Amino acid sequence: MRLARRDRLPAFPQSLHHAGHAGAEAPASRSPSLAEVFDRFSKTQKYESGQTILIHGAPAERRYQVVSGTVRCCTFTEDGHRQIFRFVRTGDFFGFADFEEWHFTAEAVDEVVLRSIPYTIFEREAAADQRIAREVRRHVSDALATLERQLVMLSFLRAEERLLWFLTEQAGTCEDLVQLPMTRQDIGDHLGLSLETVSRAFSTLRRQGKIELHGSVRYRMLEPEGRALDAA
Amino acid sequence: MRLARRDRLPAFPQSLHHAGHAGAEAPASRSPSLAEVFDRFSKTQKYESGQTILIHGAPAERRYQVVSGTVRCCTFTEDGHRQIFRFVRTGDFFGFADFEEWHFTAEAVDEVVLRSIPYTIFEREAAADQRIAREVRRHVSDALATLERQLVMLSFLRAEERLLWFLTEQAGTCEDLVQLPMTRQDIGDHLGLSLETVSRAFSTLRRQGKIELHGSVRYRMLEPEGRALDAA
DNA sequence: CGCCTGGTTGAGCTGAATCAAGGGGTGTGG
DNA sequence: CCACACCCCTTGATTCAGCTCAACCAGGCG
Repeated sequence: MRLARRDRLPAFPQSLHHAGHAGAEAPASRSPSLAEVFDRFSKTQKYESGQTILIHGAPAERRYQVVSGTVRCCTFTEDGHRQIFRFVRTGDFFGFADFEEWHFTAEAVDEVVLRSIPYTIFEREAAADQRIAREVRRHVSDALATLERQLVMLSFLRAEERLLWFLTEQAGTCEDLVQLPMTRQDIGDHLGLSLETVSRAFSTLRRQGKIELHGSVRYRMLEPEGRALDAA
Repeated sequence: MRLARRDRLPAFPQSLHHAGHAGAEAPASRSPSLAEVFDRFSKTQKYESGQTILIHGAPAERRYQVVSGTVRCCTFTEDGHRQIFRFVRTGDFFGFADFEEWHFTAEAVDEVVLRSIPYTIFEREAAADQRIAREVRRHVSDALATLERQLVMLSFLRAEERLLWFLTEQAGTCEDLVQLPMTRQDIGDHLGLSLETVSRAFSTLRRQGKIELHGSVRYRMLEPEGRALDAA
């Protein structure tokens, strides 16, 4: 069975691709109240590439928003493997689902600026304004749905399909040139593939005309249906 | 590479295996307030084996607790594949994380009795009693953590390890004879394996003396360290 | 009794991991 | 300014775990 090869990619109600993604791209319009709370109470902090932001098991005392850069949320297995659950990008929030301890580790992929607030303030604001509580709940619910999509992806997609799924999610709907801040190893640890397989999948997709590669970090999605992107 | 590369802390807090599992085995002691709300307001309903309880995309209007039997929570891909996220067992709750629509389908594995309450009542009770709100949040947080563990399992474990992980989780800590209500296909769809591989893994584990099989539905975990189970 | 569903087992195939070698860009030291 | 080193990426060869296909078996039921 495995997969009947459709170009379409499987699953989920409205395709596998980005369904919610919380207050991602446009926090100002998507989650006004949440962003407002950050505007008023947050403290800003900067991290160098590779630096640890928060660590699995430590008390979960703050909530975060990415101002710029990319964060990876991951865990490490006993034998040194790493699973990256999510890349958090500019505008995205993280750390809202955790209860008493962090159940993941967050690290800076490139140079990252974050703003954060103590969860106690959040509790207070959420109790005062029902909209904020709803916003948070929706955010957590989206995180769950995203994780479920990733799980389905790991179960049913093969290497090139996984990469295509990832690249599509990174690019969103637009067909602009996208820059990847993370390494092949990072992508592999996200998609459940070895770095070599990721590299091979990049080459295959390029050869198949599904993506356009500029060096190893910049790419553009190409429409599968001859329907071009620029030339009339 | 791949492994090694990390001098820092290993792995999951207490290994991969069961960490939270929400208000599972002992709802009375584990989540008194949550169970209380069910005691007071719930409606009980019965489902035959294979019957659909709730369907992906429908409005999420109720919250559920399993009184008896086993429920599978899953999604279906376009090409007919099924991913089972979770088997919900007696005493467990489900349906708390979803926002406006169900983002999964729930079906009865065997004969199932459920009790459920409208989410509006829950909202009201949670607003009135902070303990209930906390209970729900912890529950959702646990669901997220469980999903993350499953994801890691899918990424790194091989067939027999996956099955062992599953059987251990089903059995809990005790070494009693456990009965499996679900088919090999169900287990495969949960672990990301074909039913044949699941069957083979059962045989292998039995041959390795890690489990004891009675027919195809009953089993007992055996301690790996000669430390026997019954005989003094 | 035969059918049907679910489980087991075997044979062969294949996709991705692993092992291994080589390439390009950037930073550093001679 | 060039040389070397290091990191990341690419590509090739080989191996192997699990999927697929297929046959067979056991129990339940009409």
